[in-house]
Amino acid sequence: MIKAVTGTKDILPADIPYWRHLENIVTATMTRFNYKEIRTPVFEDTSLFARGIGESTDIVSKEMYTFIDRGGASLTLKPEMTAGVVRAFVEHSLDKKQSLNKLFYISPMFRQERPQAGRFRQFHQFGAEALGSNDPLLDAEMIIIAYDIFVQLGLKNLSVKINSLGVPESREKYKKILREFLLPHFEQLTNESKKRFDTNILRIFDSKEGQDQKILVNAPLLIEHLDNESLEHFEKVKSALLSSNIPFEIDPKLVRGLDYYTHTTFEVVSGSVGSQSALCGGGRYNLLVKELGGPDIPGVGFASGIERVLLACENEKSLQTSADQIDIYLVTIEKNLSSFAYKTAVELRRKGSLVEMDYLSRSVKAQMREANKFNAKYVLMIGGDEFAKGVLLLKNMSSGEQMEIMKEDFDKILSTVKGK
RNA sequence: GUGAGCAUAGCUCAGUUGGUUAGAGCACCUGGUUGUGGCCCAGGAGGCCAUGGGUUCAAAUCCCAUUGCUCACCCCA
Repeated sequence: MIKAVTGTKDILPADIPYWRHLENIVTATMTRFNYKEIRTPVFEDTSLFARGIGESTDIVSKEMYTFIDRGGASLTLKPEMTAGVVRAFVEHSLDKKQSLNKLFYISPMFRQERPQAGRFRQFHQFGAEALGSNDPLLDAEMIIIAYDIFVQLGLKNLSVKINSLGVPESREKYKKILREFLLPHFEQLTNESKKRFDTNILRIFDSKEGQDQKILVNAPLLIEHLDNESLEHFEKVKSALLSSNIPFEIDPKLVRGLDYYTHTTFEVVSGSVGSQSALCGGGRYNLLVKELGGPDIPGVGFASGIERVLLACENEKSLQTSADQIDIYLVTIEKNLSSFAYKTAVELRRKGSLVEMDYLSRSVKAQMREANKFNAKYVLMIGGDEFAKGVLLLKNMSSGEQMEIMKEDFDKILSTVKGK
C-alpha cells in the first residue's frame, strides 16, 4: 500500500469543518484590519531563501526541500512565506502603488524535519506582512491580530512573549559584551553552545540545557544595552499592547532563529500542545527588503502554524461544529421510477436544496436508514401508488409526519423544506 | 542528524506461563412479511497478527533485522 509521505497528512472530510472555521476567522479578522490576501508560488528560486532567511539558519542549512528541475534550475519548496511575499512586493513594485502594503496569506509550507507533535514536513501557516512603515503600532498590530484570532477560536491557555533585538549597531556592541561575559565560562558551556559562541552567540540563550542556563542567569541582557531609538520603539510597542488589552511578558531571551529580524520579536505560546508550543512567531525586519534587492523599506510580520493551533483547539475542546444536515433524501420505492427520481433530485439541487438519493438500488428500509444517517430534514418518497395519482410523499424526519405533494410542484416542496 | 516507545479488523483495543479454527466494542452490510429511519433483536462480511529471518514439537506471544508510526532532543510555526 502506498502511504502519504512521512510528515505529510491527509485532511479528511471530517476535519475540514475545523479548517474552514479557522480560515474564515483568519480572513475576516485580517480583512477588518485591512490586510489584503496575497498568494505566491509554492516553489521559488533557491537563492531567494538562502539570501532572505540566512545561510547559517537551520532552515536553510538542513531543512529545505530543494531540487533541480529539468532545465537545471535549483528550486525550493517554500519553508516560510516572508521571503516570497517580499520578492513579490519588490518584483511588482507594490511600494509605488501604495506607500504602506498590508498583506496576509494562508498557505502550505515545507521543511524536512523529523515530525513530532505539532510539527510536519508539509504544514500550513497563516500570517501577515506590513511593508512600508517603521511605526511600532504595526509591530503591536501583528500581535493583536494573532491574539484576537486565537481568542476567537476559543483558546485560553496563551501567553504572549515579546523582546527587542534593537538595530544591528547596538546588537553588535552587545554581542561583544556578551562574549566578554561568557569567555571565562567557555569551558562549562555545552558543545552546542560552544559552537554558537562563534556562529551566533545570541542563540546560546535558546539553549534549554541546565548547565548553559546556570551560566546565563547573570548574563547581561540585550534589552539592557539597546540604543535610545530602539528602546523608544520597544516602549511604544508595549504601550500599544497595553491599550489593546493584550497581556504580555517581556522575554529577554527570546532570540528568534531567522537572521532578518530587527527591533521587535514575539511569540504566542500555548500551554495546551506538546513541546512545540509556539502557535505563532514574528517580528520586525527592516533590512530584508533591501537585502532582497528592493528599496530600503521596513517591514514587520508574523506566521502561525495552523496544525498547532488546531491541535490546541482540540486539546482545549474549544471548537464545536454543528452536525451536517441534508435538506431532502429521495427514496425511490419502485426501481422503474429511478429516472424520475434522478431528474427530481437534479431539479431540486438546481433550485438550491441539498439533496441526496440512492445510487445503490437499495431497499426502502436501507434508503431510510441512509436518510437518517445523513440527518435528512425531509424524505421525499417516490412510490407507485402515489405516483399513479400524480403525487409524491414528503416526510418530515423529526416529526414523522407525511404529506402528499403534486409531483411537479417543486416550489411547494422547497417552501415546506425551508420551513415557510 | 540523535534517543526512547509502539506495530493484532475501517477505528479503539483484549489476547493468560508460547498450545489447536485470533476476540470484543464501535462502524459497515442484510434481515425482523408484501412500500418507511432512529432504539432494540438476529445474522453477515471484514485480519499474511507491519515485513523478513531465527529459536521451538508448536510463535500474535521469545530473539534479530528491516520498514513504518509516535514522542522527545536540535530547531521551529
